[in-house]
Amino acid sequence: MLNMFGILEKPLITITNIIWSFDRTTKQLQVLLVKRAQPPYQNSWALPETFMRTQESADEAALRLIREKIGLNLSDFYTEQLATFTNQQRTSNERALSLAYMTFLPEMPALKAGYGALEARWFAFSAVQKRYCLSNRQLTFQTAAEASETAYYQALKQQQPDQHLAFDHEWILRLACQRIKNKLNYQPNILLVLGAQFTLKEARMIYAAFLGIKPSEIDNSNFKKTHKHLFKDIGISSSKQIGRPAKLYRLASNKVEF
Amino acid sequence: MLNMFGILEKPLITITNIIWSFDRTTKQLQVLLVKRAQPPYQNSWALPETFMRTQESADEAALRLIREKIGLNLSDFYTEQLATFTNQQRTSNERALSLAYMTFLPEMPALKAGYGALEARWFAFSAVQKRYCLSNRQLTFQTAAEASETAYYQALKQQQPDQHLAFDHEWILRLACQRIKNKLNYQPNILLVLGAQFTLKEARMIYAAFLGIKPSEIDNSNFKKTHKHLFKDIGISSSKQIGRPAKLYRLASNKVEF
DNA sequence: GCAAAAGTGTTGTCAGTACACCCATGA
DNA sequence: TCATGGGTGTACTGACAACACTTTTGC
Repeated sequence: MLNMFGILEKPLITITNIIWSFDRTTKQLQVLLVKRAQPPYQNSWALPETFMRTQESADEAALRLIREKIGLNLSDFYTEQLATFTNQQRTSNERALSLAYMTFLPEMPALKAGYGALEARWFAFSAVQKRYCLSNRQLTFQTAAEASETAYYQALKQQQPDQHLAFDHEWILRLACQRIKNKLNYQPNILLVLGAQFTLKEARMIYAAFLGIKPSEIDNSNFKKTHKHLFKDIGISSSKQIGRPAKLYRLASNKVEF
Repeated sequence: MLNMFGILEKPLITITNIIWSFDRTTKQLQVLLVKRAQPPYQNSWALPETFMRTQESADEAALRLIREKIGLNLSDFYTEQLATFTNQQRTSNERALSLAYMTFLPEMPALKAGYGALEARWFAFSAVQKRYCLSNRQLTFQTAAEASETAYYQALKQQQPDQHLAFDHEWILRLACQRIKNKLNYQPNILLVLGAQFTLKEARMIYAAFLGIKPSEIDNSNFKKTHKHLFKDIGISSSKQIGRPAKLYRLASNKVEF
């Protein structure tokens, strides 16, 4: 149909999902990365991706991706749209759009590399200077440093493939982190990685990671006062470690006012 | 390529652009709607759309749409991404994604219906109850009433085509209005429709439209104090009407902190 | 001079911060 | 009992809303 000048040749549609979880032993946020089995960017680490199918919406594809990549089959996860990336320079070969989503898992499951991946690993999330950092043993990746889209895609061409994530994934991650940080004080969906219940200390650890400060720099008293409208007290106290046991909270169903 | 089960059959990619402007005579915000010349939804009013071409990014396509639909050829407009709509039920026939953008024109140009449109008109924007309303003479459309996506798309099937905008455009508009409203107090890009310079009264008129109140309900003194960091005073005063001439302002280049 | 519209100033309230203090637990 | 960590309370500060007052224009 009207393909004379390639005008209506359809690009590939990729679903890119940034999957977050929380490691309760090391107390660190985690992001899922996979090592690509096929070109382009074969053997590079990347955000998990899949192609969209015609019978499903992008949200459904993002959920399917989780099932396929990490074999996890919980009833439903919280997934939200991040943005859509369409710059021509984002892929070096065939044109491909990326519809990017974020998923917050309530636990940190063991991973097995699914179709299209040689490996799948959790990478620990941390802030370094004004950027964010994903690391697993000797592997380390950072969110893009450039502030402007054109500058980033310009720099992307000269990049060393093995030092960086595939495609424009460092740019996508940058936007994801910004978005989460901006929403911390009114819709902290990132706390869903803490599962059904969490202590204020755990919440402060996540806030601190995005703010680039130490958890101890967030005053517990003030934090509770300024965020109590976002959390629901579920009375029960856990124990297990030294010190007074903390109360447990869950995210208040934060219906955003329309 | 791997088209066995229609799995990789590629959907159409539509760029939908919500184009805003401001009528300085009636002092009302305007949204551009077109009357569709071709099926589906032939003769229905709709947001202007185009198909994405492989040589361009979605942002470029959104700009091309403006040139083609309204023959306007300013150097560059401010365009921002709204969201991407992928629900299967959003189109009744062939599957199509919509990448939705918003453009804020610094003036309100005369319109001529471009390719694919029988007519193109500016519709005045106003708030009615908890919804928003677009009207031009006897024609009136409203943003979707449903709060949940599934509820909306369920209701969409039973809709009278001639009472409503085409496709899920009333849903898209709803999200657009919400987004603009939420950003009023930290990144009021909507004020770009006021052009290079504006008075505080004009700004208050736009705020009032989204807040569903009268401009007089916004205290000028307080408005100036709480928003002065967003505006830059450009000293000059205009006159032309009764009362003390107002100072002129422009949007401060609001770099968002990263 | 008067009305209209814009700008300035003043006060009270409320939310956020800094910080001191109290409580519950494990070793 | 002490150290550790969580919870509570108080005083200071700064932002915002309500509202009174002043300035500049057209008629």
